[in-house]
Amino acid sequence: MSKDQSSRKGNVVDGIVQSLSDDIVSGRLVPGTKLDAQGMAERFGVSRTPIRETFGHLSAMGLVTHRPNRGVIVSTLMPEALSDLYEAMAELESSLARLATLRMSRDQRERLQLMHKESVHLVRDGSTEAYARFNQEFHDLIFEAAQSSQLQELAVATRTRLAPFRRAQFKVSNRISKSWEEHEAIVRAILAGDADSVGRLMRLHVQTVSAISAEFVADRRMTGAASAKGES
Amino acid sequence: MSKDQSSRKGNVVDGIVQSLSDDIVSGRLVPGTKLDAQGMAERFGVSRTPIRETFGHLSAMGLVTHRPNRGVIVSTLMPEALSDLYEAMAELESSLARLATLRMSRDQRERLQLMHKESVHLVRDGSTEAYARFNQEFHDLIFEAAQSSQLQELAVATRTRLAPFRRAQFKVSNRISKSWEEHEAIVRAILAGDADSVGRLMRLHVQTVSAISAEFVADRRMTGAASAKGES
DNA sequence: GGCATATTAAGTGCATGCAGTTTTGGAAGA
DNA sequence: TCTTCCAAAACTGCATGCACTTAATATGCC
Repeated sequence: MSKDQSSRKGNVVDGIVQSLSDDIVSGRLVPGTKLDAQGMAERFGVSRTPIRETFGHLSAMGLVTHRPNRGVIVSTLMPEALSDLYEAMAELESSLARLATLRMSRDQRERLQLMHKESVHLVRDGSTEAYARFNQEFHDLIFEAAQSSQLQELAVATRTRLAPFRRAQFKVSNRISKSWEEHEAIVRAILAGDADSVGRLMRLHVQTVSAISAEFVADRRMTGAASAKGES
Repeated sequence: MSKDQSSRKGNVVDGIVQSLSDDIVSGRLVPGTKLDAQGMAERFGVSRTPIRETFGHLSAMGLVTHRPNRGVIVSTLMPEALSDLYEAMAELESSLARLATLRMSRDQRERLQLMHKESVHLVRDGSTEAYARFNQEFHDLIFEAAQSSQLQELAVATRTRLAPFRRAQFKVSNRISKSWEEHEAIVRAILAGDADSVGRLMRLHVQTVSAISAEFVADRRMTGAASAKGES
């Protein structure tokens, strides 16, 4: 799992936080997995103290759950908690999109338009990975344009927490072209300067993703109890 | 400053986090103050290790700022960062209020109405402390009614970060009665079930508070550099 | 043979020690 | 008197040790 990085006196903890959160977000560490301090200390070649600190950070991010005297596990989410998180995401993205409509620079407007236009190719190709990457860039551009760093931070943090549970959304048949159509509507409303519509459309867009993700997760049982193994 | 609590094997760290965040939120610890691990360890009768963990939590909450190899200080906010936080707060409260309008139970509706009606007395009395307490209850009721625990968590966290900088808002002349009028409009729209209007009104309400707070902070210079002392 | 209890092993949480960095205080020079 | 530089003190960040809690395994009892 990922490389450990020595030779950098600057920040031992931050590097480990980065490494472990990558493992969780990317799915290399499955929800429910137990993380033991001892083992991590050996893996990263440090003592248990900075590992404990790392766990604190991951816990603050919501990526791991701490059980007193019983260590930490990669967070698992009950279905309601998951839809709750998605609801927050929908509202945050909606707010950011509305603000972006009002504050977007000419340059950003053009980049958005271009980016969206070119994404047609990705839809044709059908590579879920490529489209997922584009999708994040698309949303990130809107985040930037909103010029609201705190809201953006909250949105990025929430997206990070959701990452382990939505990786597979584009594998659902037709999802990519549906997603593209939703983007199309959003881009049009942005160019028209209709901020309120943009907010509404973006909320719907995220809600759609939420519904799909919930379905998927319900199937795979990635949420409840400690089902870290039996994938069936 | 506040009492240290011994005799509770359960959670040493959580107690200290509570105690220190209270000190910061309530203003007993002024933004810019340096917190040294050694001193805190002695004050709470523990070693530096749990204090370090405490600092991690406070830092995650945004209440303190960590400077590598140089300890932590109670967070200070540049004016733009402050208005940025308020903008996030406005959007979060707006979303929660809109959802609350759609999901509020009959009982909650009645409680809100009653609570608001009785707050007239507080406006007459003019006690800023009493009104501030009521104000928080008013907003909390709306948070609860929204039934969106993640959004609520984000809103409460953001409010906590803002607390040190907005304590004095109701001391501005006329602010209490203005606040009451804004509440009045919000309550009416909620009872009318006009969710979109509620969202708009709540956003304006928070934006108003933001403007006042910004003014106040600009006067007192509670934000920039380390001006923890000279109150003038 | 199945269930409850005791014993052992593992792991967490806090204390303490040590090395490296920052800060402070003062002395030397201009 | 003010500036610059240096040395000592203070403090942070990580390693390590120890007590206590929890989990796992074995043993006795029904």
